[in-house]
Amino acid sequence: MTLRHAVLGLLADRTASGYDLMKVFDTSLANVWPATQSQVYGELGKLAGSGLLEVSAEGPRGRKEYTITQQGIDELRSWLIDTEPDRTRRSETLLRVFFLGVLTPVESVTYLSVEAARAADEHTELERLEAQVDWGDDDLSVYGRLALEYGLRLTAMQEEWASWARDQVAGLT
Amino acid sequence: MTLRHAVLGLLADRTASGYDLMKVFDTSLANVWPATQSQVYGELGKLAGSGLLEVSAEGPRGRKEYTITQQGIDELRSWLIDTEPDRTRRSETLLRVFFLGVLTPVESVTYLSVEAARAADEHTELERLEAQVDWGDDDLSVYGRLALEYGLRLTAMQEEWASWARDQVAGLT
DNA sequence: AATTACATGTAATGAGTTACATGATTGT
DNA sequence: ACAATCATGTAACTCATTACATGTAATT
Repeated sequence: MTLRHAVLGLLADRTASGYDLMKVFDTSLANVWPATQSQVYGELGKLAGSGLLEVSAEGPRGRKEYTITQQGIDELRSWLIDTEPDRTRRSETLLRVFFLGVLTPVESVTYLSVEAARAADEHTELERLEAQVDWGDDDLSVYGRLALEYGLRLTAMQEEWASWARDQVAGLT
Repeated sequence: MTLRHAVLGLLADRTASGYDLMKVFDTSLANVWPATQSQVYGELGKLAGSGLLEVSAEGPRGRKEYTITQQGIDELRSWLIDTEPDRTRRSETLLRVFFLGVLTPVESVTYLSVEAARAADEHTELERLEAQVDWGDDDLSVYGRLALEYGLRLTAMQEEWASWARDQVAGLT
């Protein structure tokens, strides 16, 4: 039930088409709540069908612009205030750490080195993004920056942890 | 395709039944790769059917003990060495941050305070776990500790970030 | 004229959750 | 006798991914 609220949240900020929303899912939300085109178009149809959105304009090439209704805003607020986020996490990267015993020490050290490098790369990429984006003072910019800061802290932590873990494993030999 | 390898990884350490594996999925792996009973039993059946596992003993109450085969070990090693982990992340907690603009500043501050407290609680819980568990020197203990350290660093980071973000939002008024 | 960007949709498959269904063994 | 634990399995449903299918409008 989260994609549903992601769509409502984006349309609470501004009216948009499925095509417009996909650009946001592929950029700002790519590391937070990825979604595919088929998911988004399907969800827009369902939300419009149940009155949380309405088609406020139709443009060239079959374009449909969706606007959130009062019912949609109520649903979004109630989701934010009355429900707890699902905090289930899956990390394939970390799962693999459990099984490093089946590899040789050299192979394990390589695995952790690659993870450290990947975290460092991602961190650099986020710094680049932060410098490059033209941050406005609209809601999505203000709160999007808080989310970006989370990404910066996360990738920094991951790099430090992976380097530490690599040294731990290297020390076992 | 990851649950499959989680099962193989656990059975590479020791022979076990589905029931035994569920205890691990509900404890050590609960925050890394959660799985339900119906998933695990299903996967064991498929893996035995394709020769990566075999039923090495049958016990009371229909208990079946599974042992990994050489083919299973090969598959596990090839997964670890030749394939990249899927790093797709979804965070409902962070998604909500994007939409805090629809709440009042007070409501947003509350949301971030709750997140900070939750991260602090989880951190404390992990510290308790670290002290309590009888860490052996088997592979799963050694590498499980590295994963636990990741959890400690993650929850510490989350608490700091949420407190920082709360202060940022409080400063907007 | 050709390419790129715009724009929406369906179908098949796989992964994960929840609920149901059933029963045997052990310990008190 | 009762309760707790052990033990496996199926069915229905939802969510997410990948691939397919189709066509229009704007730019170079």
